[in-house]
Amino acid sequence: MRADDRRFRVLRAIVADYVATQEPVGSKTLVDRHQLGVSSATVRNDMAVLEEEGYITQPHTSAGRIPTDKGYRLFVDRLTKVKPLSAGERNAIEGFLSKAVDLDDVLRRSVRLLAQLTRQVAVVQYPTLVRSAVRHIELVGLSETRLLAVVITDTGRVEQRTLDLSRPVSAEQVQRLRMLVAEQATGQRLDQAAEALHAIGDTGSGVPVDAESAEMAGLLGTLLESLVEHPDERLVLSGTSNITGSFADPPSLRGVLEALDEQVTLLKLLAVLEHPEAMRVSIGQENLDVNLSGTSLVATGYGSGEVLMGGLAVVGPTRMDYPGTIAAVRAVAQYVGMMLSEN
Amino acid sequence: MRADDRRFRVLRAIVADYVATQEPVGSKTLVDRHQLGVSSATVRNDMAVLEEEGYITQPHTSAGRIPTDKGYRLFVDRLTKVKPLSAGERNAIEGFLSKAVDLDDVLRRSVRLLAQLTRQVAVVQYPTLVRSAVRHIELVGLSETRLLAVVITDTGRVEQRTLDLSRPVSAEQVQRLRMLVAEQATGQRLDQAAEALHAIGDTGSGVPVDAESAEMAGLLGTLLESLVEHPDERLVLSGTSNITGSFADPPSLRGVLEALDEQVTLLKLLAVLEHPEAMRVSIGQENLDVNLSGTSLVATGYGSGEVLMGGLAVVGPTRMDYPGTIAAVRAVAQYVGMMLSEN
DNA sequence: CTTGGCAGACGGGGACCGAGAGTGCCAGCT
DNA sequence: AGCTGGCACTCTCGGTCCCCGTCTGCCAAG
Repeated sequence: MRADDRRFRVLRAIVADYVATQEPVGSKTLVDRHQLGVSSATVRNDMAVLEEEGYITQPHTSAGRIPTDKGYRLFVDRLTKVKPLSAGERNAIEGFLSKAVDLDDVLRRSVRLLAQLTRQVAVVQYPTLVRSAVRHIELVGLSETRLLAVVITDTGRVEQRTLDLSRPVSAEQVQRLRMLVAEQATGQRLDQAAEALHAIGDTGSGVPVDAESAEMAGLLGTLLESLVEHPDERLVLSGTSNITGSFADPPSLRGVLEALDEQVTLLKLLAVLEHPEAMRVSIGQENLDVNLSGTSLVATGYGSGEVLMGGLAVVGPTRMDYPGTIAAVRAVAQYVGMMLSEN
Repeated sequence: MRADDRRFRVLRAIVADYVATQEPVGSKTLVDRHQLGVSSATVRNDMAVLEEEGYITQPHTSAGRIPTDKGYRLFVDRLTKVKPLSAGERNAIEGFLSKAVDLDDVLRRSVRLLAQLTRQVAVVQYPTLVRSAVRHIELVGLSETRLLAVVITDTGRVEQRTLDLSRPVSAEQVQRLRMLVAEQATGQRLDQAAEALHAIGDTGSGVPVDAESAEMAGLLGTLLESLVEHPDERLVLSGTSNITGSFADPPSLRGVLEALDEQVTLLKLLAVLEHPEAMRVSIGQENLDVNLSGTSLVATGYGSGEVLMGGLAVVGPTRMDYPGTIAAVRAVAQYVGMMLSEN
C-alpha cells in the first residue's frame, strides 16, 4: 500500500496548497513546494488516479486540480493531530471571555472571538438549562387564554415561554396556581420540578387542587421539560463580513447569507450534536441546503462535563483551513462550557 | 423662479430613473421617460447647473448623471407625499405581525417583514420599559460581590442586569433585601419604584434598614432607572442577503457587513431619535462610519402614544426608493408600537 | 513503477476597434 | 433672455483576435 499512501500525501498537499493559494494546483508546483520525493510525472499519474476516484477535479481542461467534497472528506477523516492553539491564543481567549458579565455577553464575546480567530462566520446557540434548579417561577396572565411563564434558575438564567390554555382562566386562578407552583417547584432541579408539577392532580398527590389548576400545573410541567430538553432556538452570529472574500460570486454569496439569515438550516445542523465533545464537520453537498453547498460547517457542542448545553459552529467555504478551524472551535467551546458551568 | 422649479423636477426625474435602472441617466432618456415639456438641450443646460451646484455628478466624462448625496438630500427634504401602502400590504403586515406570540417573536417578525417589504436590510432595537409596572423583582447572588437582578413587568417583559457591589454581601442580606424590595417596589411603575428604592435609607423613610441594604436598594433604584431610560442595546437584524445585489463591489460590501456586524454604529444612529413619530433619513457621507458612506439609513422610533420605546430602521444603498422605504418603515413602526402597547 | 520529454488543449490577458450614448457649445429662433 | 436643434468630440463598453503560459496525458526508456 505504499503507492496508496503516497497518493494520500498528494491529496493532502493539494488541499494544503489550494487552501493557501485559492488557486488550482498543478503537478509541478506541488513537487516544488512539498517534499514528495518523486517527480512531477509520477504526481501526475497519482493525480489522474485521484481524479478517477473522485477526490479531486479540474475546473477546466489543462488547469490544476482542486479537491472535491469527497476529497475534503477524506482529508478531514484522516486528520490525526489537530494542531493545538498557541499559548498566546489560549490566553487571549481566556482573557477576552472572562470579562463577560452575563450570559448574553458570554455568547456574544464567544462568537465574535471565534469569528476573528477563524476569519469566518461563527454561530453559537443559546444553552439549555439542564441541571439547574428552580429559584422562582413567575406567572403573568397575558390574556384569558394566554399565560407567560418566567423561570429563574439558581444559575441566574432567565427563561420565558408563553403557554396557550385550552380554556379561559381567571386572575384568581392564576394567583392560586402561582402559590401552588412556588410551593411545589422552588428549589428543585428543573426535571424534578417538572415531575412534581405533573404529579399534582394525580390521585393521592396529597395536594388538593381544582381541575383547572391541575391542568395548568401539567402544562407548566411540560414546559419545564421542554426547557430542559429543547435547546433555545436562538442563535448568535458574527463575522458575516468575513465570507465576502470567500464567495466572490455574488449569487452564491447571496445564497449563503440567506441561509444564515434563515437560521432554520443552522439549527437543524446543530441539532444533530449529541455530546459536548462531538466534533462534526459537514462538507459542501453534505449540507442539505443547496445554498450551503459551497460551504462547510465545523460544529461542536459545549456544556459542563458530559451534559450538552448547546452547539457552536463555524461556517466557511469548503476551501477552508480545517485543522485550524477545528482547533479554534474546540478551544472556544471548552471555554464557553467552563464559563457557563462555574457560575 | 420657474427655471429653478424645473431644475428640481429634473433632479427628481434623475433620482427616479437612477433608482429604477441603476444606471447613469442622460438628457435624452430623461425627456423620453418624463413629461418635462422641454427639449433635451434645455435639460442638458439644467443638468450642467445642477452639477455645478453639486446635486449630481457624472461617473466619467460623457456618461449620464447620477445624484450625489446632496442631491438625494434635497430630494428627500422636498418629499411631500409619502405614498401610503396599499390596503393589501397593510393587511399583510397586520396579519403577519398579529401571529407573534411574544416579544422576541414580535421583533423578529417585524424585521423580517420590513426586510422583505423593502428588499433591504432591516434593524429593530429592543424596546425600553417605560410605563411598565413592576410585578416581581428577583435577586440572585452570583458571587460575593455580584448580584443578578431580574425584573418582571406587568406587560410580561423580563429584563436581567448584573449588579456589581462595592463590598461583599451575605446570603441573608440578599434575602432581606429581596423582601424589602418586594414590599417597596411591587406593583409600582418602574420610575416610581426606582424612587421608592432610592428613598430607603434616607432619613425619615420610616423603613428601618441596615447600611448595606440601603446601599443595595439604591443600586437597584439606579438600575431600574437605567432600564427605563436606556434602551436595550440589543438589535435584531434581517435581510442581510438583500444588499449583495446593491453593492457589487466586494470591498464596499464587506465594509457594510462589518458595520452591521459591529452594531455600535447602528445603535448610535438609532440613539438620536427622540420621538416615535420622528423620521430620520441619513444619507451616505452623513453617516459617521466610513463603511456606511455608500448607504442610507431610514430610521424612525416606535412606542405607544408619545412614549418612545425603541428604534427601527432600514439600511440600503444611497440609491434606494426613499418614498417607498419611508412608507414601509413608518407603517411597520406603527404596528410594532401597537403590538407592544396593547399587551 | 518511475522518469523525462513532448505534443496538445485551453483559459487569461492584452491589444484593438467599432458602436453607442452622452456631453458641451454654438448659432438661430421666439 | 431663454429655448432648441445641430454638430463635433469624448469616452466606456463589448466583442474579437491572438499569443503566452500552464498543465495535462501519453509514451518510451530506465
